[in-house]
Amino acid sequence: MARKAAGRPPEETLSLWKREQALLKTLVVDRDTEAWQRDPAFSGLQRVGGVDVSFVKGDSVSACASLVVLSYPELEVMYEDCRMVSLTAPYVSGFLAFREVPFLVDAVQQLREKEPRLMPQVLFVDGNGVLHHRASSSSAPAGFGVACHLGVLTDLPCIGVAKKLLQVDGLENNALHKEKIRLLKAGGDSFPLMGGSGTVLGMALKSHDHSTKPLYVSVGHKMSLEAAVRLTHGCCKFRIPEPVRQADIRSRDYIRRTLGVQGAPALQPERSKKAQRPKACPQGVSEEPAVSCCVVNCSVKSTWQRTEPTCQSP
DNA sequence: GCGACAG
DNA sequence: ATCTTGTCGC
Repeated sequence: MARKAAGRPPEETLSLWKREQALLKTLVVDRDTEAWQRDPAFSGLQRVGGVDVSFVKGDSVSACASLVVLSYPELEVMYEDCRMVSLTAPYVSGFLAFREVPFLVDAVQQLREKEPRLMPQVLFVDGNGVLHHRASSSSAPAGFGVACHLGVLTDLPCIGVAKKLLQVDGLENNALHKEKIRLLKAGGDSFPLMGGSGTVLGMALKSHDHSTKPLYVSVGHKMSLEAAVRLTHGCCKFRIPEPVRQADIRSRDYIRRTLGVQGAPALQPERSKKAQRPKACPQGVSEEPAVSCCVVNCSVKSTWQRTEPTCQSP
């Protein structure tokens, strides 16, 4: 059952991935493109989405990809899609998108076909946007993280939200940085993250009054940094923006339910869960083995996926 | 050998 | 990412 971790990809693959990032980076739009983004109260914004991928514990291949859509400003779940997937690419810092994004694009595509009226107007992504490694061969001022990648491939406005600072382009989680964090007073307070080139790559945001660790917000696609930070704050009931938090909770829950049948003994006392309310959504179950393989939506198919047919479990 | 390291 | 229950506090 538990499949072993994939090793580090060969340099050739990393080269292709870098080229792909450089190519798609030219398509990123880092300003507001929708009317609601410029409205002080985000009038016109009704649906915010969140995506996440959770893993089966002793297994680096089996995971659950989830997409949720919440109403705004109520932040109540109106759509949930969880699906077990088999990840083929390993996690390599700087190339997170190549591991997770194909399945997230897939989820968005499913929604587009089956419930287009529920399509979110913006997507919160677990990870960075332009706050990312800069391709050394490119003169572009910013990088291309998973939030940009998903934004370009889906053409949806995206916001990158990372829980830790990615130390790139001169950014360091050093004493000075920690002091700036300490000076953030109330929820909504933030300070810019300036890269070595003088470009603001993102913002450290205190997401609510009693949060110690900030969020690292950066532009993914089709939105300004200012609007991204403001909306992120507006979607935080807790430290993590509700769309991403719900996607995380539900994908982990889905894994527990899926594995609970044969994995855990019959002993399963009721735990005091409070955040489990609405659940009237398609979960893509009933008929399929709930496992999709080798879905690639990139213009460049990775060498990794072609040379490592991991689509079959013994 | 040491430090870095989104998820 | 994942390993983990109860407990202290508002």
